Amino acid sequence: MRTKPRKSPTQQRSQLTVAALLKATAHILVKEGYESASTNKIAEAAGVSIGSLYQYFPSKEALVAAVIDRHTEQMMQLLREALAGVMQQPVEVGTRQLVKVMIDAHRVDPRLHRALVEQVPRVGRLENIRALDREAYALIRAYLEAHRDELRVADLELASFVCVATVEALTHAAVLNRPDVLGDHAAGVFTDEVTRLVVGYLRGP
Amino acid sequence: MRTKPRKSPTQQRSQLTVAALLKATAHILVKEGYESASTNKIAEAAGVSIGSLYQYFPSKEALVAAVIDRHTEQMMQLLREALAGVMQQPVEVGTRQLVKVMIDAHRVDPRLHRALVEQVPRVGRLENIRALDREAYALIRAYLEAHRDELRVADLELASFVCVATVEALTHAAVLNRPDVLGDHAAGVFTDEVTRLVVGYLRGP
Amino acid sequence: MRTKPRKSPTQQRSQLTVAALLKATAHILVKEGYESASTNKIAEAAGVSIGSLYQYFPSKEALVAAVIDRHTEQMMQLLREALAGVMQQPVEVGTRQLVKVMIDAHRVDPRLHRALVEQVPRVGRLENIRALDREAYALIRAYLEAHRDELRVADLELASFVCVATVEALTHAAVLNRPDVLGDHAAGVFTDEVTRLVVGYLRGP
Amino acid sequence: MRTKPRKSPTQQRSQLTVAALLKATAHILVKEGYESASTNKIAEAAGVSIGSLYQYFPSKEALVAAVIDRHTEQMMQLLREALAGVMQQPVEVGTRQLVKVMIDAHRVDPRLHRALVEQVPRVGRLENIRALDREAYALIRAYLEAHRDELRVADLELASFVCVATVEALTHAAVLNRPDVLGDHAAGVFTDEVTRLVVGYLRGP
DNA sequence: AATGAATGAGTCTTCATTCAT
DNA sequence: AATGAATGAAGACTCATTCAT
Repeated sequence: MRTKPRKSPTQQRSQLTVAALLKATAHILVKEGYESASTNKIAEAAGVSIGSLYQYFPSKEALVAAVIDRHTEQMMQLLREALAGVMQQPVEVGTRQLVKVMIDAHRVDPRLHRALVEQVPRVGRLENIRALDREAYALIRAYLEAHRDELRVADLELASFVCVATVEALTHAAVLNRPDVLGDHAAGVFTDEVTRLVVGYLRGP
Repeated sequence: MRTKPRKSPTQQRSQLTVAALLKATAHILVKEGYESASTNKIAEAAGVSIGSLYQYFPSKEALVAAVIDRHTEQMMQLLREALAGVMQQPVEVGTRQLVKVMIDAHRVDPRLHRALVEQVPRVGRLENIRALDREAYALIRAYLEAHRDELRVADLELASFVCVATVEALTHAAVLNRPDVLGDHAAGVFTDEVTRLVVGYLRGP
Repeated sequence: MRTKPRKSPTQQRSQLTVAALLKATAHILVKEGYESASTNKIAEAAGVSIGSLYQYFPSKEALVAAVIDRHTEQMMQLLREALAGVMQQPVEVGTRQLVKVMIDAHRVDPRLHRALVEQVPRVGRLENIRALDREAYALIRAYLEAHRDELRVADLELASFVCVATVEALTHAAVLNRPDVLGDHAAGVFTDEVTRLVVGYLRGP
Repeated sequence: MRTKPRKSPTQQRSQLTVAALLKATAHILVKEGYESASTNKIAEAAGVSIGSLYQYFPSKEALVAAVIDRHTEQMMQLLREALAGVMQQPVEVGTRQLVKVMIDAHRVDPRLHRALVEQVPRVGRLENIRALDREAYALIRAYLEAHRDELRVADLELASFVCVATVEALTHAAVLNRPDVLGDHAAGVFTDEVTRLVVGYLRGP
């Protein structure tokens, strides 16, 4: 099944249509979940005919994939920018910034993030969500490699995996299930904790 | 929508029927995914008429919920047993055992675990999967409380959250995406790493 | 795409359902044509739910294929019976009888025959209509072979082809477009003409 | 529904447009069949916008009808020319030439011919294909009338019908299903056979 | 004269669920 | 207790056609 958009909107009118569709899809995904997000409902919510929907997206999956792509792209954008500025920093400082950025990335659109992660079946073409993990892994690995001498880890690859999975899981869980630990006051504490966790691990006993 | 089993099988014949249904559901969930797991297909795979299925389960969700419950119950069983024996152990030892048990728990039926986590929509009655997290959290929190004097953490609740989320995420990711780190040789290394991560965090800098 | 019926009706109730579906399909094919014969319309005309339709036929094509099969089978039944009794007859007599039977076969359900021939796209699994030609060809060929010494044709295969195509086309055209040549009085004349045509050809100059 | 072209292209540019549309339609009819020949696809294949298509053809049927008309016109052209030259010839000679021309006519574009005959629903405005039969019938009838004294047939109208249907069916079947009987060597044999068939019939026993 | 974005009725098909047997 | 035929709402998707630009 095709997941690639069918044709790119060139005129302004069609760009509006596509934008409305993506917005409506995200909205329904958040409000009603993947299962009850039908193409007809999406088209209606977008104020667009069902025919127009299929003019730009060959399937429901393609539509959701586009939403996923846009969302992960936004998150990755933050990560990449942060990493660029962090590359030269020592591990303590760098890690802290990274953790902070990771939290920020999850705050771009937490409700959409949750909907995507929890409900979109990780099957077939729709598994692009995991692309985020993969790219994050590569970025972090490069960072650790560059700071190898500051670390006390035997297996760098394993360490990268541990770091990414850990930070991802904690920020994810915090944003979605424990918004309290991210309140104005608490956010600093939480960031500290996660940083301490990771740095302690990287620095060794 | 009803999620509770409709009636309990009392006769032996009907117990077999229910068992066959649960087995078939798990099997199809693993092999074909949630989306293409229809009640008719499940009934057929179980060698049971669709009518009988609805005699015991009032809806498709109830059926899947039963599978989830059974699976999480098995995992929790392991955790509870382990914790009973660990309660008295010092943090280093206890944590290590807990991590090990967590991995074992994820190995009970990794393919089913993945299917449930990745595909079953976390919506409505079906969110029972998270029950595991909650109970694990309670168990761990009790353990940490009992060993408070060995630790250097400010907020015990926060620490519990961090521990559970971390270990859960790492074992989960390892079992599902990195079976290599759990091979005979590597498993010990991985357990060590995770233990070091957590203990380092709990013990403080 | 599947053309084979999905499951055979065993109970009497379901046999009635299938029969009603086939009847309704044939009726709509005749009255409205293949293009506007939708499965919903057919189900409704059969007084059956759309779900039941798909319980027995996996696609619209399968339904039409079943109608075609039943129709051609009826026609072939006549042909086979006739040929059995004709095998021993000399060419004049045998040919006449065959022509007559061919006309009768086309009279089994002329309007359905027309609808099938003129509108059902000869594509994919639906080309079974031509099966009739093939089997008729085999039957005739055997007959000619058995009477080879009465004939003056060089190429028996070619002659079989010519005979089948000719008689088929003439009876077909007569039944469908010239019902007048088949009226009580005229039918004998027409049969004579066709017989004379074929016998003259087989007997040679 | 309208089948007549909407407006005639006067400028040269629009004549090219119409020509491209007809060509594309024929091509898609042959390659993909009537069912999957959509107007959008045709317009795209013709390098023309869908809007332009509807400027010249008020419906999909009108477009296909135009293709049919052009095709049958080409075939009829051959027939008319041949008949003009044949009118004076005796039956043996004339028939042979006619049969030959009939075969040639079916060879003008056999693949398009097959597509039109086998897939285009003979319904509503689209039944123009049969116009060919009608005109052929008139031509032949005139020819037979002119040579009545050479023949031994009771009913001239019936004889015309038999001749046209027979020759049409045989050439049609040969061109479409038995290209082997029309190979360089075999074509003469086939023409002989058909001629013998018809002449034997017309000349009587 | 041409474009192509937009339309929406209508198509095929699935599947959770009911109920007569 | 079990069966399986029947249901029909609802979903994904197509395509002939229109119309503003």
